[in-house]
Amino acid sequence: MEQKTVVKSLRNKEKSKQKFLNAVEKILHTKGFSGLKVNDIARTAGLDKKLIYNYFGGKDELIDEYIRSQDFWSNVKDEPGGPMINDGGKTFSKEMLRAQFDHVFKNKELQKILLWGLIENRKSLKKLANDREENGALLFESITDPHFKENSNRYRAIIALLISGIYYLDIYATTNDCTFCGLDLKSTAGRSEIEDAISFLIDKTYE
Amino acid sequence: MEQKTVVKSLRNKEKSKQKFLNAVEKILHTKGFSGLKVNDIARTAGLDKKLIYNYFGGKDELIDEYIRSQDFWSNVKDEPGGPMINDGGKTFSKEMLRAQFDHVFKNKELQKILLWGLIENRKSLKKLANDREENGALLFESITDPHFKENSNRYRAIIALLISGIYYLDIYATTNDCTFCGLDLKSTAGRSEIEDAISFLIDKTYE
DNA sequence: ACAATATATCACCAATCGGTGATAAAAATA
DNA sequence: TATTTTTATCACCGATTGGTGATATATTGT
Repeated sequence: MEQKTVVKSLRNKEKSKQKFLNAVEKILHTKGFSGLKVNDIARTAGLDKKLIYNYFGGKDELIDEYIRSQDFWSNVKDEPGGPMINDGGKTFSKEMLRAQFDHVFKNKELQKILLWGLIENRKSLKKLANDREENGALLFESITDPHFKENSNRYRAIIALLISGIYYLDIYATTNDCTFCGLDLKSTAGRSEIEDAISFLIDKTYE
Repeated sequence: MEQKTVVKSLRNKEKSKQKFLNAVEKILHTKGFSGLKVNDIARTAGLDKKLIYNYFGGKDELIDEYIRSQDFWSNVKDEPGGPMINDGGKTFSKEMLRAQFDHVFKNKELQKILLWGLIENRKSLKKLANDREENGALLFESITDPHFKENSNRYRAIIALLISGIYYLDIYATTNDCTFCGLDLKSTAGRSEIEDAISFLIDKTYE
């Protein structure tokens, strides 16, 4: 009647820690970061809040560990996949921006994290921003800077505008249901309009 | 020894209401909207919190009235001023975007309000968004739509990307001190890089 | 001077916040 | 089986939250 090896003990520290991390994600998704209260997290995890202090040290450390546990950019990083075309990063940039526009729209937790980075100055959020920066630096320094030479900063500014525009529009579309510049950012029509504009602007930049 | 007409009574309802509205602004500026607690607002105003309920009906109504009392876009609206050049709105667009980039950067309360609109779905915040939409519709329908004709939606999408990018970058620059795409958005050099990029993209769009 | 009214304060409420010491219960070790 | 250690719960704390009824004080009208 008894299981042998697969049996997991009812009291398991690692499993409980994971429950707390899952609770953070769930609350972040449903209520946003302002809803991340110790009592709520514990209730959502189905465990006593004391364990948060025992296992993580406190609420802040738990949240930090959650953020660290998420590799929000991994899905975007290895998206291009295809062979690197020697066009100064034009194809790569377009595909990267399109992937971001899609990825951020679908990933509501990432939206909350991005928003969080605009409000608080949490250390673990800095790490995410640095990830993005370092990842971008790779693209800039190795591909686009050599291509645009003295205009390399111009290109960086354009990408900065497009990336941040993508962030804002995706978040805006999630929390608001009204239009932006007359475009419905939730409809496929509105979204492909944005995608076309991105593609258009990159094309023009490389002219 | 006594003043005659100019003397303001110590107890003045309108003056007290204004004190609360000022307190909301002050807290919004220093702590952001998460710091807008009734107790803090009353303490900042130097009055009893009961008056918030007597005069406004509650915290939410007070905040709504604050938002309504601010015409956040007035400074941007009548900025262009100059004679309307018949270039399909090219000059107008460039100047409008430049003005927004500058205005939002300087107006920290507006930044908090914009952020707020990405988090909550408050009715009074909708009004601000609608203001922006209606104001934009004026530009689109009367100037750029006739100019771009079948590509009018493309133009709207481009403006949407640039406007929202401007919002995001300005807010990002205020709360974070690290770079974005390698650009220091607080320095005049970094900011003029963005401005040049905006101007460049608009030019290319009108080609 | 007196009464009526508008303005503002005070004391208090229940609910919730983050946080902790004592203790129970399960699991591992002997 | 008995003991020790790990895991989890419980009861409680002080501080803060939003909100209100009773009361005091200032202003106005007679």
